[in-house]
Amino acid sequence: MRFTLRQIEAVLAVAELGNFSRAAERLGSTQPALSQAVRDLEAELDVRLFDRTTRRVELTEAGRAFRDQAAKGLDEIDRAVGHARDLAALRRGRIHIAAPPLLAAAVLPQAIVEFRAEHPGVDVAVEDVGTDRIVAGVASGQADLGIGTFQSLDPGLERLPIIRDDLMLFCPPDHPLAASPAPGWRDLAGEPLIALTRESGIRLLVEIGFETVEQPLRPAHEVHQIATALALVAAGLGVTVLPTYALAAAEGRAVVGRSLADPVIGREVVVIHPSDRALSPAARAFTDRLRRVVRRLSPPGP
Amino acid sequence: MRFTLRQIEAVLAVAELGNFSRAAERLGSTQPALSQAVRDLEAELDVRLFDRTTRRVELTEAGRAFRDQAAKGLDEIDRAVGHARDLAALRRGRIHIAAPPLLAAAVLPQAIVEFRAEHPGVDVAVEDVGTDRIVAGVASGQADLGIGTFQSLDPGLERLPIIRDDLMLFCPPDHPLAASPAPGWRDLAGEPLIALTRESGIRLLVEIGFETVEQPLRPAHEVHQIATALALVAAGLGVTVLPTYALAAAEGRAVVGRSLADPVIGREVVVIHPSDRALSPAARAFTDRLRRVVRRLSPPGP
DNA sequence: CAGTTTTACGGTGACCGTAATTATA
DNA sequence: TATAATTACGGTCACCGTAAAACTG
Repeated sequence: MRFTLRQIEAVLAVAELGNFSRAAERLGSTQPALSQAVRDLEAELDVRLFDRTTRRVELTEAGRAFRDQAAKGLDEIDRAVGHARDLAALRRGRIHIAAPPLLAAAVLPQAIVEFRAEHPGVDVAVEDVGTDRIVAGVASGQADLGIGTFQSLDPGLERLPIIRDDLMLFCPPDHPLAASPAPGWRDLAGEPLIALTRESGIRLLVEIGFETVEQPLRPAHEVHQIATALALVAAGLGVTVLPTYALAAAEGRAVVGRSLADPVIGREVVVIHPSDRALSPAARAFTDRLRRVVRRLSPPGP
Repeated sequence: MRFTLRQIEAVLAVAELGNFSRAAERLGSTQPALSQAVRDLEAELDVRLFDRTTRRVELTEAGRAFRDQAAKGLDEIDRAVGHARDLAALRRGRIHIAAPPLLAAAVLPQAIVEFRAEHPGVDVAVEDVGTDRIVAGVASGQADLGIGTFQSLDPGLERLPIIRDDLMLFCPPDHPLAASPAPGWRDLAGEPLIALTRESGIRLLVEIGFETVEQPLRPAHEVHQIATALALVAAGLGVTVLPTYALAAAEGRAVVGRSLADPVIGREVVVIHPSDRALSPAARAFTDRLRRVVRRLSPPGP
C-alpha cells in the first residue's frame, strides 16, 4: 500500500489552516475523513506530522519539511495537469502546417486569422513548400498536418477531405468565354493556353481534360507558378485552367474564373496526418476551421 | 482534482517502457489495470497522452509535456516521503539538547558517542547552559529537549525521568570516611566542607541534609563550579557533597565518591520537553540511549 | 497467427460520511 | 461545559484481476 494525493492534500490543507474542520470544509470533505487521511499518511511515513490536541494543530519539524517539499511536488503536478488541460481546451498549443504555396496564400491566412481569434493561445506555423516536402514533413512528424491534393499517398498517412476542388477556366473579363453560360473543355480548342509545366500535378489533370475531349494540348506558354499563369492571362496572352482555389489569387487582377464542365475534373483537397498518430486537439480544431473557411470561399455560381 | 498518483505512475512507466504489459510488471500490477488507469487519466485531462496500436505505444506531444513535468512533481513528492521516512528511521535528523555544564561534560559525551555510532546521520548539538536557560530554551522550542533536575516546572513541560540522582560524599581516597561502610550526614560534622554557592540547586539539598541531622552548615570554602569543588577535595582541603553524576567528573582525580545515607537525598534527573509537542523520533531515541548510558554509570556499590 | 491492447464483468477493499466517544481549555 | 479531534461502523464506489474480444503486423 502506498500513499495518495488526497492524503497529501489533506496534510497541506490542515497545515495551512491549522484546523481539521476548516480544512475539511475547504476540501469539500468531512473532518473525520481528513483525520483518517492524515493518520494514514503518518502511519505510512512512520512519523508524526502534526502535534495536535483538540485545541491546537501544528506541524512538527518533520511535518514542516514534508509540507514544504510535498507542496512543491503537488504544485508541479498541478502545473502538468493544467498544461495538459490547456492543450485540450486550446488555450495553449502549437500547430505546424505544411501547405503548397498557393493554398498557403489563398486560404490559410483567413483560416489562421479566424482560428487565432478563437484560440489566441495557440501558435500556428505555416511552411509553404512543394507537395513532396509536405508529405515528407508530415510523415516525419515535423509537421502536424499537411494540406494539398495528393494522388497516391503513403498508406501511413490518413486523408481528411476538406473540399472537392474542380478545375476552372481563367480568362480576361472581356473574353468571349467569360460570357459563356457553361464553358466546356471543347471550347478551349484554338484558345492560346497558358499551362503549368509537367512538374505540377495540375498539368496532369489538364492533360486529362484535353484527352477526354480528344483535343491536342499545345501550350502557348509554360510556367512554373500559378501566379505567373494568372499574370499572363491578365496580360491578354491567353487563358488557363487552374484549381478553384486560384480564385483567391485572381482577386484584384483582370482575370475571372468560370466553372469548366464536360468533364468536371477535380481533386480532393485533403488534410493529411500520420495515421498512427491522432491529431492534436489544436490540429483537429484547425482542420475544422479550415474546412469551414474553404467552403465559404467555394466557387460562386456562374 | 480527480486524478491519482497511481495513474501518473502508470503514465510514467508506460512512457518509459513503451509497453503496457512490461510497465504493469514493473509496477506489480496487471496490464488491464494500467490500461484503465491511463484511460481514466486521459479522460480526466481530456487529452490523449499516448498514440497506441497493439504494436506501438508512444507519447503524444501533450503526453511528453505532461510526462516531463509530472515526473518532476512525482520525484519531488518521493523525496518528501523519503526525507520523512529518513527522519523516522533515524537516518537523518538533528537534535538540539540543552543541559547543565556538568551533565553535559559527564554523561552526554558518552551518550552522544554511542548515539552517533548507531545513527550516523543524526546531528546532535549540545548547549551547556544554566537551568533557567534550559527551561527557556525547551519552552521556546529552540532546544528539542533539556536535561537536568528541575524542582518546580512549567506545567507546559513534560518530564521523562532518566534516573534518580542521590547526593554522594566526595573525599580523598585515604580519608577515614572513604573507608566507612555506610557514611551518613551526621558523620560530616566537623569535616571541613567544600560547598557550592547558594546559586546552585545542589546547595539547597545539602542544606536540607544538614538540617535533617540538625547540624549547622559551615562551609570551609564556597565555590561556583562542581569541578572546582572536586579539585579542592583532591587537594585535601576538605570533603564535599555532590550529585552522583559528579562521579564521572571525579574520574582520574584523587577523589572517591561514597553513598551518603540518613537521609538519602536525591533528585530526579529528567529530560524535559514541551508537553504539547511530541518528541521527534531522534529525540526519543536519544533519550532512550541517554537513559541506558546513565544507568550504566550508576553508582557502584560501596 | 502471435502478441498486445481494449472491453467486460464480478469481487473486494479502501475511503467516506454519520454517529458516538474522548480530550482540552 | 463547549468545542474539536478521534474512534467506531456501515455502505458504496472505485479499482483491481480474470476472462474474453479486438486489433495489428
